[in-house]
Amino acid sequence: MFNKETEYALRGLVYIKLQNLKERRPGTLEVAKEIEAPPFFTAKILQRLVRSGFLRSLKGKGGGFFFDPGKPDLPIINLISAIEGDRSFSGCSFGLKQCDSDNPCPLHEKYAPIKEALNKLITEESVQSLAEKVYKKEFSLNEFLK
Amino acid sequence: MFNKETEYALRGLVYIKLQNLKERRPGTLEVAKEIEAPPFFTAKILQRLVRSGFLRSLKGKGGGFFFDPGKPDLPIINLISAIEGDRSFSGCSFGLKQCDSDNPCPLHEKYAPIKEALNKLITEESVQSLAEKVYKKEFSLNEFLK
DNA sequence: TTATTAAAAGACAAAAAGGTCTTTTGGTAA
DNA sequence: TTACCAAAAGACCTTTTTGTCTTTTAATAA
Repeated sequence: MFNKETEYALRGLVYIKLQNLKERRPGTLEVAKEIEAPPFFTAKILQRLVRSGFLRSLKGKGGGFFFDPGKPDLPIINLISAIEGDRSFSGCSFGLKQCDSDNPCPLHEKYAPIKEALNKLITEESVQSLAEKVYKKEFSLNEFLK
Repeated sequence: MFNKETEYALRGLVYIKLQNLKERRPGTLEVAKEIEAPPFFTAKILQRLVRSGFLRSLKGKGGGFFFDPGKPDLPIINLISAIEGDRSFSGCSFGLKQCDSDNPCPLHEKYAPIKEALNKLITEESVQSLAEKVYKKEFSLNEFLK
């Protein structure tokens, strides 16, 4: 579905938001461990997210990552396109540059509604909405915790 | 959606089947040109498909690629898993190894039906069914032809 | 049986994705 | 103001994906 970087970013951000809800600011090692991602790679990804403005951080003792409380929710479609570019769910499954109802590839008819559902999903869900679900113990972030 | 190799394989096979319907056996250069894929890469991919048993070929004058008329249709799910492995649409969008209705990731509820639709699509459609659609001029294989 | 044609095989290489590690910078607290 | 802590920066590396090219093998037709 997503590439590794997007996947770690998504899990990482949801974990950070979840901890923020508990008044905590986790650091790279904690995040990496909890989302089961490579520590150095996780650090690099979180750095990029800070630079992109999706996330904030504090250095030094008691430092860590957190979301700016003043900012609106972050729909995961924005995260995905920041990391993977816009190509994600906009393209033709057959690889045609021009594929629409006027000039459809042979998969278009059946794939179009699926693509639409996918786009709806990633537009409606945000890092915050996902974190809320985990917070309410309805959903899980890793293999072990529920 | 798919990686490049799968994409070229899919377009290439549909093109070959389409030509077979017209009593023709295209070669690598023709296939590559028509599906707008890199010629050498296309050749290598077609070779692999022959070795996998999905396709047949003849060397020499009048040679080219063709489907064994005695063989059943090739569902594209088989093609995809032969090239990309089984991971394709079976996995969790969040990347959890264990993600199901008992232990769902926060995207599971909304993603599960989409995944199911995707699997239905690639199970029901075959190289042959797609070629038929193009043959009937209902659908297009490249940017130019209709 | 030779020339020609076209696929098969496999080495090679560029680019992208995924990942590691060291050094530097900027905070915090004693 | 020193010691320490944790993120920032960026060099470096590995693997996978994508792609190129040359040589060999097999089939056909004249």
